[in-house]
Amino acid sequence: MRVSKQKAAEHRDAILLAASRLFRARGFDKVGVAEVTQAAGLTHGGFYGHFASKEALAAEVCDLSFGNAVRRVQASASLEDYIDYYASTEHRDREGPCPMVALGGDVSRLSGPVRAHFSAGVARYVAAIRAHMPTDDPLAEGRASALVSLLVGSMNLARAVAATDPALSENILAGVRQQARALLRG
Amino acid sequence: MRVSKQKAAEHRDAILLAASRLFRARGFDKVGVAEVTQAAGLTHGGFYGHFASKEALAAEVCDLSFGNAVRRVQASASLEDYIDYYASTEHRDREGPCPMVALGGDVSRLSGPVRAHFSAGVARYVAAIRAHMPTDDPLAEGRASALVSLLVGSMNLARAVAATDPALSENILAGVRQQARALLRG
DNA sequence: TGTACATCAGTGAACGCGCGTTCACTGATGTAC
DNA sequence: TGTACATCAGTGAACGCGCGTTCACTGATGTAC
Repeated sequence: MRVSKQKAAEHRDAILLAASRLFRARGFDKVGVAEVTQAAGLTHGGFYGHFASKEALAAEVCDLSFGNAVRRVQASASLEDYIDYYASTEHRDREGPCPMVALGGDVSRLSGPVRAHFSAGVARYVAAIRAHMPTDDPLAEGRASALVSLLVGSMNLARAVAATDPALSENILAGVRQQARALLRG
Repeated sequence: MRVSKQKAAEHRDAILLAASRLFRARGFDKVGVAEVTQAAGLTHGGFYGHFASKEALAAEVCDLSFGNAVRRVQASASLEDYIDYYASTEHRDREGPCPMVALGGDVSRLSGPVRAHFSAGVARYVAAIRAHMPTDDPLAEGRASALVSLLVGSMNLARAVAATDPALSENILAGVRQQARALLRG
């Protein structure tokens, strides 16, 4: 059943969007092509008309979700605001968190192209954080990447322990909100 | 071919050790039971005489590798020393890094028991870091968990981008070494 | 101490399942006249 | 504008592969006498 070019483009977008949500929720390996296409309202056979492989899809998911993450950084009034948004229980309990938390572990085991897209995303993200800092601070570069490390690491740990040790999970987030501010004041 | 009780216990240890190395190097999902037992010099059929399931093995791997990580923290002369050891390119390029970096992403998608062992490991690790801090600092708790988040997050990112953006990877580690010290001085 | 036998650690083939990918086919779309 | 046909987006069955787990079997161990 052939479909209009516009419909086909919409289907491609739907697959990409579903993949972004599912990959970030459950990880690249735990979500199959069939599940992604089904979530987009299609069957799996047509997938390869839109993407060369599952990895090619993963690479585009990196671009898409880092784009969203960077936009959110840019839209924040201040880094303090962003820290409060990021290191919150709401963000922790969201199904599809930021790509660095959701995909960071998987990505170092994926092929070169996916890693390249992921790396580019991290660079853009760190730069967006950096843009919120005073331009005359010689340590701003280090502060920016350290802040990103701090946020990503805390979210990783807070999520890993949330189900079995909620108190520890809260402490981790609270510690980060406090120390992230200290890191900014330097 | 039955084997003496002592030999059997040695085989169990060998499987656990091989699993700890392989799981941390390539992730829980990417290493099969057959590969683990083969690395221990056995065949896969006998595995279930030693462990109830692959997940049960993962739980024991958590205990083992967190035990090693905690011992390393305790053996450090100071937190500064430990930071330099941890946020180094040598540690980044090691095949099997610390369990929080290697397994943190996988663990939040595994079953309850594994997560429980992982959580307990994180708690022990944070406590070991905390033990290096002055007892009269009311912020020490938050500092300790933030330092752990910072170390883990930076290693995650540094590893993910190392292959395709080595300069960014170095910057991340350098930023962390610098800011981790600032976090200690508070 | 020596012998006969039950136990059981380890082997390797097999099962069942899910996954990424391929492919012959269908039928609506878009185009050439 | 209308018609005939080539194109091609999407379908669903199938393939090949790897994995976790099971199981009948083997033969050395450990024990009862």
